[in-house]
Amino acid sequence: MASESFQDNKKYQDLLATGKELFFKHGIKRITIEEICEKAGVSKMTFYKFFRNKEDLGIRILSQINDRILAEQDEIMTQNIPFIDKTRGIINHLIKTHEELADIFLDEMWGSNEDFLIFFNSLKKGSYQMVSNFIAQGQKEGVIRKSLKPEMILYLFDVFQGMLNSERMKEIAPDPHERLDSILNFIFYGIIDSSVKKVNA
Amino acid sequence: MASESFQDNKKYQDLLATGKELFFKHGIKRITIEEICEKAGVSKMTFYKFFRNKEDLGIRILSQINDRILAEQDEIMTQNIPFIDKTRGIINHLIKTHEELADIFLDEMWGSNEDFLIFFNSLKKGSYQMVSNFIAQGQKEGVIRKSLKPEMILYLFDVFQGMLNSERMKEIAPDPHERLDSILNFIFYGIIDSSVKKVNA
DNA sequence: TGTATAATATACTATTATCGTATAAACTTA
DNA sequence: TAAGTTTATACGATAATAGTATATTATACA
Repeated sequence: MASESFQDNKKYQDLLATGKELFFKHGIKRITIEEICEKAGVSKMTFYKFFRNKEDLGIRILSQINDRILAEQDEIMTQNIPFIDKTRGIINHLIKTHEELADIFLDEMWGSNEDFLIFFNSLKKGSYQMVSNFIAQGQKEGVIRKSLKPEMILYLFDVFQGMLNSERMKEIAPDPHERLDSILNFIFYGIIDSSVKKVNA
Repeated sequence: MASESFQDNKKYQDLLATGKELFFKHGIKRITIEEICEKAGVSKMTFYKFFRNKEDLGIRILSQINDRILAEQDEIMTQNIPFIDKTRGIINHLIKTHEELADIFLDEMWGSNEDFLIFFNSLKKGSYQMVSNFIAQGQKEGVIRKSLKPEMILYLFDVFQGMLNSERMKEIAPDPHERLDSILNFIFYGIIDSSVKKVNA
């Protein structure tokens, strides 16, 4: 009756871990399914029992990472500390976690496969919800500008996501980490109400 | 009349540099010729003007590296310093230079392609000559055991080369660098006449 | 132990990727 | 302009990979 209970299957997890390792190292397109199976010590048939194809595995890997990151962010956001400290915590966490996503993994997914695009859109919704709550709380506490409309957030997300790997942005900052950092720093530090600094200073 | 004068051709060097970069990162088998051409900004036809195929490029890259390493080693060996210091210099240099050769680059060449095997044998001869001279000089200076016969050297080289990526050795030291280091350290420190230490101490 | 279930190795076809070459257009350079 | 290069494009041949079917082996369980 319990239909999807292979989450805790060892071979499933082995394939997930091996796939993650290889994808992060070389990017999805360079890795073959047989290579993953061989390294994970799992037969190809078992692979297809768990995953539809290579992209499916990629999405599950991303999904797992996303879940973990969201949980960690949630933990930071629900701490009982001043909002400005929470913001710093969030920024640090975002930078740290995104460094984890190897450049090539990001680059090679972007734009190549349609499934990934669809998946990223769903991830975006989750992030939107989270940041939306974060902004609302910040506005309530008077740390974030009240004039920033919630509807603006999704649009900002789209814009920044487009910025991240645009040719123009790549010229400005060839290093993907630098790109991400500068955008994240802008998003968070750029929207902080300067009157807070006065209060603190 | 000067038949092979493309050594200083810019596109030739670009292909060499790009090939080196990509091969070191992902290994030869993961990289396509078109990928190299695209990244180097050179057309495929031009590639085939310079190189017979991917393996040919690989060999030229290795050859270039080998030449540089041999030259550097020769420079160390011809310095006017005590032989024991020279030995340390050689060891440091060997370790440093071999770290440069990415694990995967070594791994994926080994055993896969026949051309590489032939090429490695020719490299071995060069190394043999160099180390042979080194040993002879060391014996003359009384730093290296005189009982070590020159004929032994080539055999040792073969044995250690076989050791390097053997399954047994991989179990002992999964990290290729560690394998190389331990073998190199053994070769050099293991053959040093202990009486020298007494003299210095 | 015998039976049911699951995993694997193997073989196989269809599809896709890559190689290496041919050709004409575009670009250099004298 | 003219001659030699480089490139873009297309192409067939070949090799790699995906995904599936089947028979065999291993595992669990009663």
